[in-house]
Amino acid sequence: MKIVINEVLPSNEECAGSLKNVLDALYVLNGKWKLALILCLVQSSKRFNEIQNEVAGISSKVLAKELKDLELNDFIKRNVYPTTPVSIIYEATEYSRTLKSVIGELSTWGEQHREKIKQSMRKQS
Amino acid sequence: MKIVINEVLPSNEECAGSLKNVLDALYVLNGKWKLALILCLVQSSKRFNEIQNEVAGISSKVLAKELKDLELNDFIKRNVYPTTPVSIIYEATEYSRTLKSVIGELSTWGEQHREKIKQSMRKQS
DNA sequence: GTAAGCGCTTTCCTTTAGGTAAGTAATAAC
DNA sequence: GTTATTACTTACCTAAAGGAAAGCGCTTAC
Repeated sequence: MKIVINEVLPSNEECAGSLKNVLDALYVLNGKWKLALILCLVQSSKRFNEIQNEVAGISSKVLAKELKDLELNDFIKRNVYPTTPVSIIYEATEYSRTLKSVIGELSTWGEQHREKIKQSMRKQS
Repeated sequence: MKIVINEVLPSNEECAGSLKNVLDALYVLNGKWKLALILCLVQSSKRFNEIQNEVAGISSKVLAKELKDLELNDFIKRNVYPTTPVSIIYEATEYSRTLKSVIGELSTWGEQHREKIKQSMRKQS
């Protein structure tokens, strides 16, 4: 027996289109930290150590690498101020602000998801 | 010289809150494939091989692993139909549909981002 | 002189993700 | 009996992510 579900594949291009978009977006935003770092800097410009304190759990090595990556992709800017000693302040670019809706939706969803997990833990106990 | 930026740390809880939300969301949605697979199945229920054909580049091993993971987290349901031979059809759950806005925003952004990359490639050549 | 802070870098290591290729049990078609 | 299909699993491997801890060049504070 053979079940044919999509003989003519309705709206397949549209489907493949958004699939590709999502894959492309995830390609630059991959990893555990990128979106969190962008959010952190969109809220206010910060120094290296301030970022590390705020984003709990990230190591200096990984932070340095991710900041370089984000700068290369035009999400943040590294400003060096000629104070003594120099102060280095990272700020979010205009382009990173185009991610605001993405981050907003992700934050809303993350909160709801945490609630859901808590409830399912209660049921099990 | 010392630069004091946030003496009293304004709205820091709110900031840390959404940061945590984003981190929590990324924790379940990590990896290259999860959101793409959810999108694929939200559009219509499919069989294993159909998914593998649609999501270009995923291997059967990784697909099997990701599907198990998504089922455990209640994003998809594995339906076994007693045809001969059995047909196994994966469908998106109601819960996975709560990700619709996230995926929508990500798709929109991904498309814009691809355009931006194209343009910056043109400038360089 | 000693200690501490800043913004990292370096080294070493473990974990995870992910890919390739082959295999398998069950069934059906030829 | 041979081949094909479905839905995987298994074994093996590489590359990348990520963590811990130490160090470093510079400067200021004590």
